[in-house]
Amino acid sequence: MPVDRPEPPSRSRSTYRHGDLRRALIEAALELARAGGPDAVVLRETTRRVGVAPNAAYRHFADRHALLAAVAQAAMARLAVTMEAEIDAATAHSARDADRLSTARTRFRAVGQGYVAFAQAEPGLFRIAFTFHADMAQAEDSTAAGTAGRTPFQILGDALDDLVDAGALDETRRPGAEFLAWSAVHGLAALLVDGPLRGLPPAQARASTDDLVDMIEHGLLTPPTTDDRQGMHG
Amino acid sequence: MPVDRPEPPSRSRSTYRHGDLRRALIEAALELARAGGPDAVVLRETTRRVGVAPNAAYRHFADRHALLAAVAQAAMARLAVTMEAEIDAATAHSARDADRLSTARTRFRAVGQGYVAFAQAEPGLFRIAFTFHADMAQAEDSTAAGTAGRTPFQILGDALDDLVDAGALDETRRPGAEFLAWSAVHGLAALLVDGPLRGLPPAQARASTDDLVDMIEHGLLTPPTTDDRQGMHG
DNA sequence: TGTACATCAGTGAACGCGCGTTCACTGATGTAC
DNA sequence: TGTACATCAGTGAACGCGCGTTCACTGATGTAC
Repeated sequence: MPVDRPEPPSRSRSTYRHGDLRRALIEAALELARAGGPDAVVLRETTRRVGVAPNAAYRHFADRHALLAAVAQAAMARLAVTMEAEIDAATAHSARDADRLSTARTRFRAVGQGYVAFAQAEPGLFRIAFTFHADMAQAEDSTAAGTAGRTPFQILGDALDDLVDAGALDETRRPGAEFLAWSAVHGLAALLVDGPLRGLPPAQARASTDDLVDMIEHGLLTPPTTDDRQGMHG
Repeated sequence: MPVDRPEPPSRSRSTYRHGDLRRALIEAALELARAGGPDAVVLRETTRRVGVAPNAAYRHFADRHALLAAVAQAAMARLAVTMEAEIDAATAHSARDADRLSTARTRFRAVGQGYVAFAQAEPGLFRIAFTFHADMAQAEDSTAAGTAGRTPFQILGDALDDLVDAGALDETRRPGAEFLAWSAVHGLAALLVDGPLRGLPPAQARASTDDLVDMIEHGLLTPPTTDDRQGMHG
C-alpha cells in the first residue's frame, strides 16, 4: 500500500525529531509579523513559541535575517493567494453575460482590490513582504516551494495582458504599465497601512480603490498627446 | 584672541547650559535616520553623538517615541522643502511663455517629481516620515516650528486647485483627488525606497515619475463614463 | 532479524552587547533683595 | 553692586532586560552489515 514514505517532515507526525521545524518556525514568525511587523520577528520568541531551544533555529536558518527573508516570501505568497481569490470571486459574479472586455476589466479591478484588501487586513504581513522583498519582479525562485503559483507581479502582468487582448489597452502603452499600475495601487495600500489613511473603514478603502483603478484605466487608455509636457519644455 | 569659550553648547552659543540640546538631539537623530531609517534612531547613540549623557535627553523628550516623532516631523518638513524647491525650479524654467494651463501642469508635475526625488535621495528620512506620521493630512500643529510652511499634503492640494482654476481638471473630480494622486506618487516612491524598484537610476526614476504623472492627469481629466464598472455589476 | 555505527536535529548553558530608563546628584544660571 | 537663593539642564552610575549567537553535548533516527 502507498503508505507514508519514510519522509521525515510532515505537519502532525511524531516520527522525526520535531516533524518540520523549519515550517513551524516560519509559521510562528508569520504570527509575530502579523501582530507587529518586521521588528516583531524575533528569533528567540519564535523558537519559544514553537517550544524549542533558541539555537535550534540555526539548523534551518543561517541567521535571523534568513528567517526574516523566509517570512517575507511566505507573506508575499499570501498576498498572491488573496489576489487570486479576489479575482476568482469577481469573475465568478460576472461570468454569465460578460463579454471579453468587461471580464478583463473586472479582473484588473480585482487585482487592485485584492492587493489593497490584503494590505488593510494584514498590515504586518504586508510590511514585512516589502521590507525584505526578494526581488518580487523577478520570479526566479518562485518555484522553490514547489507550488509554483503566480507572484503578485505576475498576476498584475497577466491582467494587463488581458486588457491588451480585449482591446482595452493599446499595445504601445503596455510596456512599463505594470509599474504605473503597481505604483498607484501600492501607494494606496501603503497609505492605508503606514500613512494618514490608516484606520479608514474597509468599505471606504474599497471605494477609494475603485476610484484609483478608474484613474489607472483612464490614464493608461488615453493616448499621449504631443503637448502634454509643454510646460516642461517651454 | 577669541579662543574657545568654556562653552559646552552646540553652535556658537555660550549662553545656556548646552545651548539648544533639543534641536541638537533632533539633528543628530535625523542623521541616524538618514543612514538607517527609523530603527537606527537610538536614544543612546543620539546623545553620544551630541556629547551628552544618555539621560539628558529626558529633559526634552518624554521617551524614545517622542524623539522619533520629532524626527519624523522634521523629515516631513524636509520633504516639503524639496517639493517647494522642485516647484520653484520648474516654474522658473517655464515662466516666460507659459500660459496658465501649462504653468499649472508644470507645477503639478513638479510636486510629483519633488516627492519621488526626495524619497530616492533620502530613503531613510522618507521612511521615518511615514512610520511615525503625525497625521500629515491634518495640518493642525504644522505651525509649531514657527516657520509655518505648507505640508506636502497642502502643496499637493494647492497644485490640484491650480489645475481646477486653469480648467485642466473638472471641478466635480476635485474632491478626493489628493488621495488618488498622492497614492500613485507615494507608491512609486515606496517601490523605489523599499521595493523592487530600489536601485533604479535617478534618471529612470524621473522618467517613470513623468509617465506616472501623465497617467494621473489623464486619469483625473477623463470624465467617468456610465459603463465603466459594468463588469462589477453585470 | 539483530547489532553496531554514523548522522545530525535539537539541548543546555553561557557569552557579550547595547538598549531604554531610573535615581540621587551637582553646579551654572537667572533673579530677588 | 553684592550676596543669597531657587531653578533646572545635564551628570554619573546603575538597573534589568532580551537579544543574537557560540559552544560542546546528547540521543533518536536511518542505514550498513
